[in-house]
Parts: sequence; C-alpha cells; structure tokens
Amino acid sequence: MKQPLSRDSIVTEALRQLTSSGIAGMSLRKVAAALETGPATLYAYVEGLSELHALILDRALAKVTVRPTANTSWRDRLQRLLRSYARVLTASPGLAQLALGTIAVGPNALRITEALMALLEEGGVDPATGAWAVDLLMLYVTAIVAERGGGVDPAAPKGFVARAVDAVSERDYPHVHAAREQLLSGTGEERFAWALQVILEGILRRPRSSAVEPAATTKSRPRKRSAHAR
Amino acid sequence: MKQPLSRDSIVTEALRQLTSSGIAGMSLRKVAAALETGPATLYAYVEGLSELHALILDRALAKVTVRPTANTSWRDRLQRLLRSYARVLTASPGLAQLALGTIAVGPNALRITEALMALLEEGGVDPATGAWAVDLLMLYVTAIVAERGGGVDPAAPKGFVARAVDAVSERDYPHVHAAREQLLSGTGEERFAWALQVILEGILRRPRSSAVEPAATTKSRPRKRSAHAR
DNA sequence: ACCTGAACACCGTTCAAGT
DNA sequence: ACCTGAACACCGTTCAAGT
Repeated sequence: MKQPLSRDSIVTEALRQLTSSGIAGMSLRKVAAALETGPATLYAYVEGLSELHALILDRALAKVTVRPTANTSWRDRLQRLLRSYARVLTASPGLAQLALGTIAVGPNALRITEALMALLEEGGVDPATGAWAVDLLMLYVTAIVAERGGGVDPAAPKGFVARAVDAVSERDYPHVHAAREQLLSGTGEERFAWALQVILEGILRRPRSSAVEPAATTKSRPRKRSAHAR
Repeated sequence: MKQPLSRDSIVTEALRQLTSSGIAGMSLRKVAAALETGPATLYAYVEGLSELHALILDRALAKVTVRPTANTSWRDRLQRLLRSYARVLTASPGLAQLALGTIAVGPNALRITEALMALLEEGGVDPATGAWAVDLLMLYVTAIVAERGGGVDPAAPKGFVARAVDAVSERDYPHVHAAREQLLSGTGEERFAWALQVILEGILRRPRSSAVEPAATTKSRPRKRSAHAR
C-alpha cells in the first residue's frame, strides 16, 4: 500500500526516525518495518548501515542555507552559514555523531564547502589556507554539536557536571578550582560565537605560508608574522 | 580462578578489549565472558555501559603526560601535552568517540585541564578566557582523533575520498575544484600542528574581555585589539 | 541479602528457499 | 534472476529463582 520502495523513500524514513527519536530510535529494522517489508529487503537498495548514514547526512545537509542575507561582512555571513549548519545537525539528534564518522562528500556537503571557501577567499584567505580552514571550521561545529546532544534521552542530569566541577579540590587542582565558575559560564551560543571568532582570527593570522614556530622561542609575546594573509 | 572480580578488573579488561579490538570489539558481554561470569554480574559493580565508558576514559587518560620536558616555551609544552592526549586517544580505537559522548570529570581529565590552564596562564591568558580555551583545545583534539579512527576495521578505502574530491565539477564547485589538491594535502601531523597554532593564535588575540565583532564592519583587516591578554 | 542464568527486546547482516 | 523469511551471531538490561 505504501510507495513502491526506493533508495529515496528509505532515506526519507530513516531521517524521519533520526529526527524524531535520535540515534537509538533509528535502525535498519525499524525503517524496514515502517516501510512494511523485512530487513533483508533494504539491502537491495542500500549497501548497508554506513552507506545509509552517508545518505541521511547528505539529505539533511540540503537544509543548510549557504546564501545568507547579503549586505553584511563576509565574517558575518560565514558565521551565519556555520550557525545554519549547526542548527541542521542539532535538529536531528545523533546526526552530528554520524557526521563525525562519515566523510561527507555528497553534493550538499560540497555545496557547503564551496560556500565557505568563497567566503574565506573574500576575506583574503589564500586557497591553500582556506582548504584546511574549512575542514577545521566544520570539524569544530560538528564536534560541538556531537558533544552536547549525545542522544534524545533525557538521561543528562544538568547539575552533575556542575557538582563535580564545584567540588574540585583546591589543593590538587588550583587553577581549575579558581576558574570553576568560568568553566561552567556562558550559554552554548556565547561559547559557539566566541570559538568561531577565535578560530577565524587564528586563520587570518596564521596562513599556511607562515613559518612554523621554532619550538624554543617566544614568551607569550606574539610574533610579528603576516596579518595581511596571502 | 581469575582475580576475585572488581570494578577495577572490569575496567582493565574493558580497556584491554577496546585497545586491541576497537569499539566494536568491546562489550559488557565480552568483558563478562573474559572474566568468566555472566553479563548480569557486572551490574553489581558498574551502573551500566555509559558509566563503564566514563571509567575507561579516565583510566586511559592516566597515560597522558602532563609535565613534558621543561626548558621549552609554554607554547611548545602545550602542544606536547595535547599531542600526548591525542596519542592516548589514538592508541585505543574508539576511545575518542567515547570521549565525545562522555563529559570527563574524572581525576585524570581534571589533571589535564589543570595543566592546560597553568600553561595558558603562563602564556598570559586570563583565567576566564583560559577556561573556555581549554574546552576548545580539548574538543578539537578529541574530534580530530574521533574523525579519523572510526574503528579498527580496515574498511576505509583511502582512495575513496580522493577520487570523490578529484572528480568535483569545476562548473558547480569552482573553489573546491581549484583547491582540490590542497583539500587533500598534508599529513595528519601537519594539519594537527597547524590547527593548534591557529586556535592558539586566536585565543591570544581574542580574549573573552574583547568586544564582540559589530557584525557589519571589517574587510579582512584585523582589529587593533589586545595582544597582551590580561 | 546477594548473585546470576535465563529471558527479553532488540541489533546488522547473510543466505537458502521460494517466486 | 530477484526478493525476502528466517536464521545467525550478536547487543544491553532486567528479574525471578536459586544460594
């Protein structure tokens, strides 16, 4: 009675399950059941679970907005793009973990990479640095989303970490103790925005063309190196 | 005949399995079998799988060297410490994924946080910035290890990504196409070292006390902001 | 009271037997 | 030749029945 079963309908159902029930709520067997067939049938359309993961990821990434409202600085547009990427990953619990295990080379991942490279170039970042920078930026965003939303299970007692950090021994961990409030401060949004600024600033100041730190110099004093990237 | 069974022996055996066989090679049932008991028995010593994960992680982190050879710059020592952390995560396939899902508040994780905070302070980073910086640095390192070593399975065809990137359409993805060699260039070590320098540079230039970018300014020109943090 | 064998409710993947 | 029910080899967790 359902639609005639296809790669497409399998991916749609799988993403639906992931979005509504998290990583534990999606399985080949449940997808098969929802599509009113046996689990073995799916193997006619999909290589296995890990190919399905890749397909789900790219399907989800279609929702990322790569052309945010113009008329703002490239920095602002880059931050909006990465926020859109983070939002899409957050919308389907477990998608970020899945993204970390899957090297995204689907068309939608490429579309995001392309847009980020263009924005960095607009910011004066040379292509060699831009290539690595895109990896770094996307990895950071994926990781931070993966770190928070482990799953959809409400098993995370919000106070548990706070209690552990608060109880830290002043004698054994003086720096941690002194900064215990700072370690827990800030909303996710604030930390995300700060981290992006940090990484972006570093990218602009440390093009790949710049020499590598010679190990035994410096004393907190920043080096005179190229600010005018490329 | 085996040792009398304890939290400790369970963690030891679990970490042994993880190290030798990756995340798929470790399970509560296999640990129980190796310890010559039934799976239910473990629940007398451990709350469940996720507590075991946290215990394994902290046990593994004991091997991280937090006091690298002195007589070098704080930057150098910080990089050595993070490399040691990365090495420990890499040594047990799947440990990094597990670390992303587990908020590490065990004594060994605290020891690492403490050492990083001390090094950043030595570098002139204020405690408020240092607290967030430690999170960012550890998250990056954890994520990059998690991204590569998905498991111990040799299922990763090294050429697969290269082929996908090489085949990218010049018309649809001009920037990606132009930088396709750069996207694949460099060893893991080189990218790791570069990324750490980028993040560190950003941390030094963007203390939390600095104002937030006012959205519609800049043109790649860096701001005059404090290099001499705090 | 404590420990645990067996059961429960799941997995992904394979394959022989049917159409 | 193609599709798939049933089986295989696993999971984590629970619980009643034994000591």
